[in-house]
Amino acid sequence: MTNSFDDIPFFDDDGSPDEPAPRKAPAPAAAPASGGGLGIAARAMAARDQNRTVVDYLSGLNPEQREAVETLDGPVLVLAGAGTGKTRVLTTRIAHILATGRAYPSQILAVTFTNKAAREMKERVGVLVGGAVEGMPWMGTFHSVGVKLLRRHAELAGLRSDFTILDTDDVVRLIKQLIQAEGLDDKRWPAKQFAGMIDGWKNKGLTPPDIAEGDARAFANGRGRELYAAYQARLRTLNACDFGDLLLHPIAIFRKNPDLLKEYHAKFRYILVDEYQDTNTAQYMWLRLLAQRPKDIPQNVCCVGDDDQSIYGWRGAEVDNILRFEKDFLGAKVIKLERNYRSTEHILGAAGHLIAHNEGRLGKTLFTDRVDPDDEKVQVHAAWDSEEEARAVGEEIERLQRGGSDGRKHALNDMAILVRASFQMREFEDRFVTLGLNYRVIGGPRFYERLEIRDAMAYFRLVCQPSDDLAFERIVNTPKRGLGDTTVRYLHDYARARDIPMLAAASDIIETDELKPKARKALFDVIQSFRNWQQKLETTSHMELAEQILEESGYTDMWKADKSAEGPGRLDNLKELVRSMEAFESMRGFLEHVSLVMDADKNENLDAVSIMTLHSAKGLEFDTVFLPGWEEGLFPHQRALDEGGRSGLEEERRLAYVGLTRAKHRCHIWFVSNRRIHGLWQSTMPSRFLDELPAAHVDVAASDSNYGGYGGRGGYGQSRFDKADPFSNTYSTPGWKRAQANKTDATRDNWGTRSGHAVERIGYGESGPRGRTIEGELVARSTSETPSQFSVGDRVFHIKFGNGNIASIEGNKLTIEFDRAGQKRVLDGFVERV
DNA sequence: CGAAGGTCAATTTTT
DNA sequence: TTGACCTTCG
Repeated sequence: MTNSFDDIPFFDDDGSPDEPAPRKAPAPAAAPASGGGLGIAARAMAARDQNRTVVDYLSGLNPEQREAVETLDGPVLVLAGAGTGKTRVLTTRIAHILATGRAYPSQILAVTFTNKAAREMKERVGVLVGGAVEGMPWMGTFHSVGVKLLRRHAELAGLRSDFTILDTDDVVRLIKQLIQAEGLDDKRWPAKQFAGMIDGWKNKGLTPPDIAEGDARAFANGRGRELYAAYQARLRTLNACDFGDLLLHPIAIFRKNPDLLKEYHAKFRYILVDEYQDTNTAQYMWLRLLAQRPKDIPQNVCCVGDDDQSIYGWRGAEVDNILRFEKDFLGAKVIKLERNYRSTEHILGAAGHLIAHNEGRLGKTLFTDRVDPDDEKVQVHAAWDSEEEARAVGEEIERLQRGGSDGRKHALNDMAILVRASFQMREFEDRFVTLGLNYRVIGGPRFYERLEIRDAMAYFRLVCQPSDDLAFERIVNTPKRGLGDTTVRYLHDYARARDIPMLAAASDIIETDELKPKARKALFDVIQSFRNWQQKLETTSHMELAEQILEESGYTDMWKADKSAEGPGRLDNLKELVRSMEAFESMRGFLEHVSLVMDADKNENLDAVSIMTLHSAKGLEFDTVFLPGWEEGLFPHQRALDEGGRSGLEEERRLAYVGLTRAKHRCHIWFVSNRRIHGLWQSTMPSRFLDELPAAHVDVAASDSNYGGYGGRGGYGQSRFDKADPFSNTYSTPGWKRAQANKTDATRDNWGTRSGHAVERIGYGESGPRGRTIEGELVARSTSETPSQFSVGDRVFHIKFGNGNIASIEGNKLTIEFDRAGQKRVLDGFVERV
């Protein structure tokens, strides 16, 4: 550990933006490149002190990385391919800035997208510079930095600095109210959809007057713009912000207050941006305001990213931002990191060849020095259907676990299954449950999004922030207090009419006889409780108070009385919530944290296979990666193709690239010939991406099953992965029999553990993966075709289910009573008369 | 208020 | 086919 960083001056940054004047000259000869007009003795001493450090943190960097770290003056774009040491460059660069005394910790603005990335950066900088990282208040996500700016200058945006941050759920409920208030049908105009539109506009940096006429008219009978404006007005009265505002308000503030912006120009001596290819327009505008400076202030901005890993276009990310960097920041130095430290030559070769099919790239080719004849090529496997796919993947995992071809036993933690869409996960989960194989799903319900956590948080919010009407409405009748819709609506209208918060309105109303005695009493009790808690805010510790609130409100009792299976888990979660407050000084501090940071921790002690989407795999790496579902329509996804056209396809291809480059040593790709889509079995074609892989680095694995192969549908889209074996009988194979046998006991267990077999869920969404599938072109096509050539009672053969009789016909969909498989619904194209 | 039944839609997800 | 969400009835 180095000591040299202990001397870095530390300035508390919570005051005004005024900083001690930055040091005019860089500190003595720290970086080999930068001299300085200092005395020889001073230089020598500094060099002596610094050398140790320099060696410590610069050694081990390759020349490009080192250049990216040491080029401190002027704009720098680091194009960092997958596994090229991007984070290392970023963190070392920060360390270097500090070590050379170019800036105080508080003068470095370092932004990331996710909290996870921010946390990781903090940790790693911490390792390099020790405690100095504590003085880096401007290291965080775009949003957390946005909050910080906005809390300081809230009044310039018409807010108080104690504004609340609403999450998606709150936003939707609020919009729903607005839609109803406008007298619109909230079914015809779903609040969720409008929330999505607003989000999209905000991603583009558009305020109500800015949105295109067409967009403005597309919702709410042409009143989209008014609705958006009404929403913003409502946020202001609520003293609240949504996520988009955390960027848009600062942008507006900077534009309106050039002097203030100038202070920040002077303040942030160095700006660093991670994952630049993921920035959306609003973030881009925000960044440009801060980073593009008048000539007299240096533009020390460093963006790190990889255009080949831009997979969030659908969410507003503009790859263009990274492609345009050199134009935005004239004189920018572009440094490419192409030396890969993660993967084998085969994996890199496969990934590189694939991604080369994209146009409009900045163009990087990853390479590695490691050449090991034992490294296996990327394996492509065919399976008959998704069940078979899951079975085979499970077998391969068990094989590796027992000891792979190299005889080494592999940990489940080193393996991951990366799917295109979350519905694919289910098949693997089912299979692993029957095998008793531990797995963890990344992307399950997030802690903070759970019902009970949101309820509890609403109580805390309302205590801290009595004008939080959304919180009020959420919990006023939770647990049930006999304050139903009628009462709440009345309170709402009363509050709106007088422009006061609902809690205050409630206080007024209980003084009157407007409510029925029962409701009045109930409301009175609620208000008394809140008054009580608010007083205790100053006197009681926040954890103690939190417990009291949950007890006295009857909220914990509500779950104790709940006899469903979920009750105990929810109580545990509530305990966990209170426990997690320990790390914070106050309830307010805690609320701030939760509104922005929402991760669940994964249990590192558990050895388990990870199952996640390709999107959530970005930034991770695994020894062995399984990539199932490489079929046309699923991957590339039909919808991406329909909606995104050429660029949609390219984004899908980047997703494939991300998937491949997650693998360190082994990568297994799968495709199936039949997949169940909306309950119907459909024949599928191998993904075009398979054809884009280079033969030199890929093995088409002799399928471990006899019946892997593509039952093609005519001459269209022939691929070298097509196999002329579409009609092999599957019923006699052991795999089929086992799959059938397993069907009965492979029940699904969303939450967890069954018979000594651990399952973990980490991530988003209240209810796990939804059963989504592709709206296949094939379905659409055959639907509009001529009526079925079959009639009820016909004896038919189906490739998967065997013989059966047609029970009923709906267009091209047949319901067939199969002899062995029972009743199934299938498309008529897949059966033939016998 | 809670259970039951009908309807609609069905990539990817962070803050 | 599954599931989420909403309306309706007891």
